[in-house]
Amino acid sequence: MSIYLPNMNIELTHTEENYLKAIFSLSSSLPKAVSTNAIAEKLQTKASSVTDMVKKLADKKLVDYKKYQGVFLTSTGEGIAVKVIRKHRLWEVFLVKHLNFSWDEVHEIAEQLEHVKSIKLTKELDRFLEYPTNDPHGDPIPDENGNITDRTDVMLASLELNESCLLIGVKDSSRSFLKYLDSSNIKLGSIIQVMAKEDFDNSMKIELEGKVFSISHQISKNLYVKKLD
Amino acid sequence: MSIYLPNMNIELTHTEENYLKAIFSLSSSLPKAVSTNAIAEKLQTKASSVTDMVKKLADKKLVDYKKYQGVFLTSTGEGIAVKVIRKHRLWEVFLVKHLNFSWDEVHEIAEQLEHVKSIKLTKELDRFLEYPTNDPHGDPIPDENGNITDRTDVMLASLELNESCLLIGVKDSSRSFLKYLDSSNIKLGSIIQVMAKEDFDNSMKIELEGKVFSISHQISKNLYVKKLD
DNA sequence: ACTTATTTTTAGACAAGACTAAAAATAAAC
DNA sequence: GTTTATTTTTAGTCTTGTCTAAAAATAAGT
Repeated sequence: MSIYLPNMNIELTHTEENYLKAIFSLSSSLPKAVSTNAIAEKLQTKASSVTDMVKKLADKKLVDYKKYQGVFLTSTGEGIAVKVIRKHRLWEVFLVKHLNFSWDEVHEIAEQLEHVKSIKLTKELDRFLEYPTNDPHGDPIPDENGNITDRTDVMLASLELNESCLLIGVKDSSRSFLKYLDSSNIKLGSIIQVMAKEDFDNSMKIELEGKVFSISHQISKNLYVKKLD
Repeated sequence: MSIYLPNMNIELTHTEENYLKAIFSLSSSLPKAVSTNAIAEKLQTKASSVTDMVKKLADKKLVDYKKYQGVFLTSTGEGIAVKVIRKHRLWEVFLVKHLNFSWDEVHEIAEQLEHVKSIKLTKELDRFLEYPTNDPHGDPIPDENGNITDRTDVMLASLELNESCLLIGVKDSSRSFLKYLDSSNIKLGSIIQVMAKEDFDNSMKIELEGKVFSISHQISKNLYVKKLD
C-alpha cells in the first residue's frame, strides 16, 4: 500500500548529524574514503570515538565502512548531510539579514539551529528569506531536493596581473579570517583588481575602492572570485 | 574586579532546562513544593528519573529539595526557567507571524528552538518581532529581566448572562483544543457575548460574529477573556 | 624485506539520563 | 492506632557518546 522510503522516519541525534556533515565536507574536498583521523580532527574528538560512531552509522546504512579502509557516505547519508547543511546556511542568512548578526558571528548559532526538526520550518524559512542561493560567506545553499550548484569559482590567488574580479565567497569561514576581512573593508560584492604579484611570498597588491594595499597568499587563496570582462 | 554572577556561566542540558520549566509551571499553579510524581507526569517520565535529576539540580543550587518533601525553584533556577519560557514564546510568535504556522503547530518546534543558546539571538529576535507581549495563545512573554505580567484575566465560564468580552488567551494549548476553536471560528480578538447559561451541565450559548451556538463548560473554562463595558 | 612509525581498532571504563523492581517513608482508612 | 495504600527513594541495569590504554593493521624508511 505505502511505498517504503528508506530515508524517511529516520530520527538522528545531533551527534550523528554532525558526523554525517563532517564526512560530507571531508569527502567533497578529496574524492576518496575519509579517514578516521580526519573525522576525529574535524570534530575535535578521538579516533576511537569515531570508530564507534562510524560503526553505528554503518548499521543504519548511512555510511559504507570497511575496517582500516575509511568511510564514505551512502546516498541516504549524503541526503541527510545535505539537508542539515541546507538548514545551517538558511539560518545563517536569517541571522545576518534580519537579526543584525555579522558574518563572523553566525556559525555557532547555526550549528544549533541546523538540528531543529521540521520540514515545514525549513520550507517556510526558505520562502521567508526569498529563496537565497548563497549564505553570508558565499557558500551555496542546497535546494529542497538536495542539489548543490557546485562551485566553478576561482581563487583570487590564481588571477594574473591587472585582472579584475568580483568577490563572491570565502573558503575559510573562521572568525579571525572574517574579522580580518572586515578590518580591510573586503566584503562579498567587492570589486578587486590585481596591481602586483610578488614571486617570493606570493603576496599581491590589490586595488579596492580606490585604495591599494597588500595581502598575503594565505588571504588570496581563501577568496572565491568571479573574473570581470 | 568583576562581579560574581551566579547565573552566568551555567551551561545546562536541554533536559535540565525542561525540568526547570516543568517545575516552574507546576509551582505557579499551586504555590507549594512540587511533587516528584507531578513532574514525572508533566515530563512523561518515571518518578525515579525525576528523583535523580532533582538531586542533580539541587547540587547546582537550581532547586531546593528535601527527601520526600517535594521541590521548589531557587531564584537562580526560576530565572533560568523564565528565560527558556521567554525564548519559547518569542519563537512561537516568529513562527506564526512570519512563517505561516498556525497556533496549533508551533509548540513542538518552539520546544526545540527554546534551547538554542545565544543572548544576542533572543534580544534581536525580540526586536525583530517588535517586542511582543504575548504569544499566539495569549500567554505573556517575560521581559529581558524575567518579569512576567501575571494574568489578572478571567475565564469565559465565569461571565454572567448578557455580558460581553474579548477573547485574549487560551489556558489549554493542546492541538485538539486549538483545532476545535479554529473549526468554531473562535480566535484571539473575538468578541463574545453570553446568551444563555445552562445550570445542569454549565454549558453556555454564546454569540460570535452574529452566530449563536453552544459551548461546553470544558471549553468556556479554558478561555481567558477581558470583560467589555 | 624487515624494522619503525603511524593509523585504526578493540577492550574496558565513565557520565548523563533513563528504566525496572524493590525498599522506605508518608498519607489514608478504618 | 494499626493496617493498607500511595508516593518517593534506592539499587542495579541500559544506552549514547565519550575517553584511555593496549593491540592489530597499514604505511614508511632504509
